[in-house]
Amino acid sequence: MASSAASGQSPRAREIAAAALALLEEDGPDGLSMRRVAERVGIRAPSLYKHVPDKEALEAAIISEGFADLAEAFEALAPAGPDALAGVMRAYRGFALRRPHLYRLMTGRPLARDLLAPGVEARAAQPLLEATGGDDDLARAAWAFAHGMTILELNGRFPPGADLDRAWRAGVEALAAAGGAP
Amino acid sequence: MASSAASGQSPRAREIAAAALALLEEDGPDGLSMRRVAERVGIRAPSLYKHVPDKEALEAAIISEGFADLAEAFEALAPAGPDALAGVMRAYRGFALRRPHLYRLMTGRPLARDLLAPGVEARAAQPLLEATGGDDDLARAAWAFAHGMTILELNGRFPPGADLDRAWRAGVEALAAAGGAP
DNA sequence: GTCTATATCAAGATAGAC
DNA sequence: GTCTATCTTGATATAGAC
Repeated sequence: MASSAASGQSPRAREIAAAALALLEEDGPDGLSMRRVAERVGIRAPSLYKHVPDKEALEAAIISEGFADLAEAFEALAPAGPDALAGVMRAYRGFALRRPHLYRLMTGRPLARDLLAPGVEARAAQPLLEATGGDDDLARAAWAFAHGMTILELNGRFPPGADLDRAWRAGVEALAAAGGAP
Repeated sequence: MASSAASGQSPRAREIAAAALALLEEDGPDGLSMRRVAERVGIRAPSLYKHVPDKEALEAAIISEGFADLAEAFEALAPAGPDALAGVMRAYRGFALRRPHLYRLMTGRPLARDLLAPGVEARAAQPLLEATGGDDDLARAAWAFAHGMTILELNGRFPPGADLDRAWRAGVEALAAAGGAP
């Protein structure tokens, strides 16, 4: 868990963002209310507004942290090679399954890019772009595949007996083949 | 819009489900409250519970209708050929973009399969399975890709300048190549 | 089968005192 | 920077009379 996305804030504001992230990950989006964040910090809800403009800004801080952590997960991988795409995809799935509520917050609605820590989205996107040899369209297709697999799994939408490891493999192989033979 | 999924219900219940679907498509999920459904039908909210067990059952009726409509969209396509997968994917995207709120309701959480009209899920899934030559894993990968592209677009998550038509093409070509040369 | 009245709950945010 | 008090809003669902 990096704290690199938390700069430019007062200590109290950082404390509030950390409490909000912890609450989200423990109890899901319904647990992330201003009242409960305040309770965790040890103050009353209205006092939060002296440190954070509103809930949207608080969520943006959490999302920035999520992007930084995802980027770290990617950057911990072996350097690019023929299996780079498979590695990025595996790391992506692992991140989402480990931190499902954070992942949903990061992908479930339009990004408030003006509220994010600068550069954090691009940094997280870079490894996938490299794994497709710089092909924007293929990188987006691969992202869509990874997100689709992930969110359908999180949403409990695959039929009971489905073998998701095999479906992942089928998709990754198809996309990797497309990248390898342009 | 088929009404094939609405059998086994009283006329009043069918009227309620139709009002609920219309409200959802016009105003989104927040518009779909028991109060507003009742208002549209011309009765008070508590009276709904004489016809429908609860909101979940009402949503299941809407979802059944959605599956039937999606199946119809698929079945209107040209019969299977080398471009079958591309056709199914195009129809899928079209359905979701035409009826975004319905699509979200159908994919955004676990299916209450016991409340659905029987057979409706399998019927909608069949054309994609055929387009992958009966390969379950590839069909699931293709569904994940299509859902990922679709929901990321609906969620406004692609960067502003992204050319989504090209990303769709890249993904469909990769998956079709994997299916054609097993 | 419809109604009124009500239970129960919780949310985000502001005003203004200290 | 924190507090109390409060505004405003809205949801699903049940009880019981008619």
